[in-house]
Amino acid sequence: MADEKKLTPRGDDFSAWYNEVVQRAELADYSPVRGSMVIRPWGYGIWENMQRALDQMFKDTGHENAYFPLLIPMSFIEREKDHVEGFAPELAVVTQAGGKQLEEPLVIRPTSETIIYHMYAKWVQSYRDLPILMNQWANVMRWELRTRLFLRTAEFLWQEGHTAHATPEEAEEETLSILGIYRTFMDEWIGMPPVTGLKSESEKFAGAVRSYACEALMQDNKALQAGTSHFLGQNFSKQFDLKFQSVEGQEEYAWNTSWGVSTRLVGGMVMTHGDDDGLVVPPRLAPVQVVIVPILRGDDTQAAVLAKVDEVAGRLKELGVRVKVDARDHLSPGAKYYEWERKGVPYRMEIGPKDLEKGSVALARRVIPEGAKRKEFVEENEAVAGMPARLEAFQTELRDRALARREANTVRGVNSLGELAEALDGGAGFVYTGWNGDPAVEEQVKEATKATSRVIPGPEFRSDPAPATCVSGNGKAEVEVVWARAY
RNA sequence: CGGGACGUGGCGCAGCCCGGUAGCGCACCUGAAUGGGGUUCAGGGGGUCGCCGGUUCGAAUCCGGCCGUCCCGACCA
Repeated sequence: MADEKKLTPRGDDFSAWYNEVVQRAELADYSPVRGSMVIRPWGYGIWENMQRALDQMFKDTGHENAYFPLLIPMSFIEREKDHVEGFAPELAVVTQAGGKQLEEPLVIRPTSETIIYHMYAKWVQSYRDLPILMNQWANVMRWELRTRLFLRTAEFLWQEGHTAHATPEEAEEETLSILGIYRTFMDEWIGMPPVTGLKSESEKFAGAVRSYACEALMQDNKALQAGTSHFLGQNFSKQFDLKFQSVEGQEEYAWNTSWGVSTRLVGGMVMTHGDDDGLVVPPRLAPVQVVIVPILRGDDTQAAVLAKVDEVAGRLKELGVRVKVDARDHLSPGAKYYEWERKGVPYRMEIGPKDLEKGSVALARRVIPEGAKRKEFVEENEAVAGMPARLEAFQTELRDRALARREANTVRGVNSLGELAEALDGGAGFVYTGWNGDPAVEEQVKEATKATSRVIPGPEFRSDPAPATCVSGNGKAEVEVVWARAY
């Protein structure tokens, strides 16, 4: 890496900091195609760990994986009115194949509701065929005008769940259950505790009846929509003829949900935990949780040190710890320390000749606790046996730190547009106010502050007492709403 | 898609105003010594200067067009 020893300090220019961290941690790189990125092994490893955890959570709640095709007939997209209006501007379209003009253009999926509900319609006849609880891991493409690595790229990886139910109550329950899974996942795995709730009409998914979302607060106090779960009602089932015969023998349209999280979560992780030294990867997501750096002298201690390092690595692996030994000979130990710190590896262990004599190892955590030394020397067996607990403790600490930051940057009890603007200009993240429900107020707020409504908070997040008046000063509050400047 | 800036070995930049055939730092390769926070010395490889066209004896440099990147808006997981 060039001559820069320090990253652009966060705060001066968070965007520049973000780009630098993502590239210097070797998470991703730009591809030759405008707006799309190459996810490098380190970034993909993090995504894989996210996938694995989420996939298990979906399976534990009765979902199954399936795969639907990349190309969708244009006419499918056009069938649901709001859906086509929402996605038309960002569709990539295939008009030619096999050297011929296609009779009907095919779109590269921006999301798969249409093709999936088309297929569900063929599979469902009776209420006995319901519910269908499916998920797919796939890539989708939205021709975004302004892109950023992980946060908004033309092509991105995600999971999209699509379910069909016999009753609206059951579909609604599914929607909320998934929202809960997302929240738990973001909290416990990414250490990125979100605020969850309902999206306003203007912010909801194109084609949904109701959208729920997880909104996380980044270190620059901008909100990131990190996951969404939609109650689609019968909007799609009616357009795709997804019908079933009820217990009573009636023909009825099914009730659908769809929900997704994407590689954007990797970007969220970066912006939640990264610091001036680079990336910080929470232990549960880290492809490498402990890197061992042997201290190699040009003398006869080398073989013994390397043997010890391998032995310790083997014992850590037996405990389920993901370990990497960095025995590269052409780099000094210091150079390796900086490299692994940049990539966010949670723990580093150094083993050298002195440790062999003393039966100890040196341990350094990626984020050094307040007032602690940069390295601690720990008895070897304790260091090995205690590693899983150390990793869990670090995981929890990162999460607690993020939660504390979110709360410290949340402002409640705001009663006017002036106060809202003041709070946001003063560096606030989430601002809670009352709202009369009128979309015109969202316009007003955006005009005045650049902030948008993020969610109408769920019960866990509401203020007590609830706000009485709308932030516009115009009428009483129908609901409470969370405002923020957003990605 | 509108406004602004920029495009020169892998990365960061100088050279451009005033045209003469490309340079610096880091990274990379070889060797030796070094090795507990970015090691040192010596030697070495790598660039049709974003692309296309124009002006000129001659273009990284001047002119036109296109493409791309970044920042600010509008749009979005």
